[in-house]
Amino acid sequence: MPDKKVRVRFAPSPTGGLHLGGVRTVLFNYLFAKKHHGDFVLRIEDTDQNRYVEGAEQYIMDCLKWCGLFPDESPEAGGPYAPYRQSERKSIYREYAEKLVRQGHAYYAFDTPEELEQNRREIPNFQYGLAYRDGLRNSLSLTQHEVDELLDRHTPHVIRIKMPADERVSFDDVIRGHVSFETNQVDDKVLLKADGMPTYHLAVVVDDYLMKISHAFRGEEWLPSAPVHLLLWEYLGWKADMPQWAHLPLILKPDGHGKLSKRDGARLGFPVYAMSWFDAKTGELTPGFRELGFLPEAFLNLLATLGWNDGTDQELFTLDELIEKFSIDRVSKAGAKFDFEKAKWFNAEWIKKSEAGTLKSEVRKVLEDKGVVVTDENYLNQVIDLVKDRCVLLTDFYQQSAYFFEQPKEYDVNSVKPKWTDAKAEFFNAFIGTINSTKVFEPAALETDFKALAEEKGIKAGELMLPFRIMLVGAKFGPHVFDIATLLGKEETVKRIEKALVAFNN
RNA sequence: GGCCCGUUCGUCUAGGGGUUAGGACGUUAGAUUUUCAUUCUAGAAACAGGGGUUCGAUUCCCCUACGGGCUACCA
Repeated sequence: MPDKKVRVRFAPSPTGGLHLGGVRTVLFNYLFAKKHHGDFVLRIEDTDQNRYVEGAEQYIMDCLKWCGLFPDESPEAGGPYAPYRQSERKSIYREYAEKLVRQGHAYYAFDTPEELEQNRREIPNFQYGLAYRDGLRNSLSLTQHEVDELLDRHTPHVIRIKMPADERVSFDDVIRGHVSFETNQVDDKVLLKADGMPTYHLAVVVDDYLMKISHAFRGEEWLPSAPVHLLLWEYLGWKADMPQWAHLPLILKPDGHGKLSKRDGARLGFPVYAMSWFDAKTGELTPGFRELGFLPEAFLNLLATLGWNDGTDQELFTLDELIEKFSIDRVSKAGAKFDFEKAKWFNAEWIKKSEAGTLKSEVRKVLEDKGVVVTDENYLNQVIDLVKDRCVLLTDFYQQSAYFFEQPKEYDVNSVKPKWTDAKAEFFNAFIGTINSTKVFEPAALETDFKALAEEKGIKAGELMLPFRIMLVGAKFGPHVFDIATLLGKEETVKRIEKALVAFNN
């Protein structure tokens, strides 16, 4: 069997925010493509005009950019199989649907949505298929003359696949192995809608064929309709070119049950979308991982390990490592509950291992969004190095480093005042003198001077550390005090001591 | 209801006919840090149940239970 060039696609509908599971599907497609030196295409499945949302397509592409997952072919980038928007390919699909009708593998159906709804209501387990199609209004039950007349009058109609009787459709899924279905149990899915647009079922087969897709990875929710797709590949005469299928396990709610949804994020307090999504219709803004302070590397890393591992204990992977180590058949079969705690751990790890330089622009944005002005790049780098080990989210950099850029607005006086004495005030007055007269202003020397002076004044150094910290930071957190003081500089340190002294002595 | 898929610590998972069933998150305890976080050490914590097959099943097979998905002119 000749090795086909690897070509995979991510085919989202532009209907709203891009879900975690969607990004994981992109990622697995992307990793597989890059690993096998293949192509990764982005195809927009905008065949449902009712659900189409303005701006959603651009948003999806922005999400991919943020993640660093660039498609080789897309509506934006173009490519040899353009157009990559199904709405722009509308004219292509009808031909194939009609061909199926001529071959007897599909038929026209004239039933109105209301009629079908009524059937579903009144007949238990109703499905448009073997058991009921003869009693419905379609080109199988009507005479040729009746059908022609209906068609001539432009009666709204759809084209449905005619599922064969008593057959078994089976295939080998890369992730779950052998899967099989009884055709009698599958209904006659609509292929072409009354508005002339294809449904997903037709479009995915036609486009995957035309775009020479070699491997089709999608969520497990598609498994039940796989027999329809398989039959279509066969009926259209393309079976030899059919991609290999892999149905990915779903990402589940952390508590309770079911697929993870946007609502769960709001309810449980974590993001579900890659980036914030603003719904113009409802005016609702749904926060995303990016806005919450996740690094794209961490986001990808946590998604990759949700349902996949390389067989070792390694959990932290760069994108390049993932490309190198990824293997679709090591993806697990079972759905995975999303754990936000672990997600945060991944982000903390990535912040810790990232260089200040690569964090800089994001941190600057976080600070500036809060009104903190950053002027000195080098200073910012040093601040980041000093505090990044205590940040879980990028947004934590505000709380952890704002005091390096502006004096504390208030002090945690409750931690100081009860034990504050005139002697301590005197110590700090004297310490200002020490600082001013010191030549080398660096942590170790400063600490030595601090302790020497404390001893001289007969105060335990430990009693003075906390007040000193609160003078500089305003609260009980942060790196070593002497590191903070050193980075703040002589002048600023003195200023802060003086200012705090006023507050403490009051 | 029908069809399909799944089931190892609370969660993500490794493993695989004979193992002290391993790791990670979280959690508990301790050490370090004269703050907080980091870091380090230790601990608790799992093979859904029942039948087979086998000298031996958590691992293979069947059934049950449970969970999930689908059941639209949505994707």
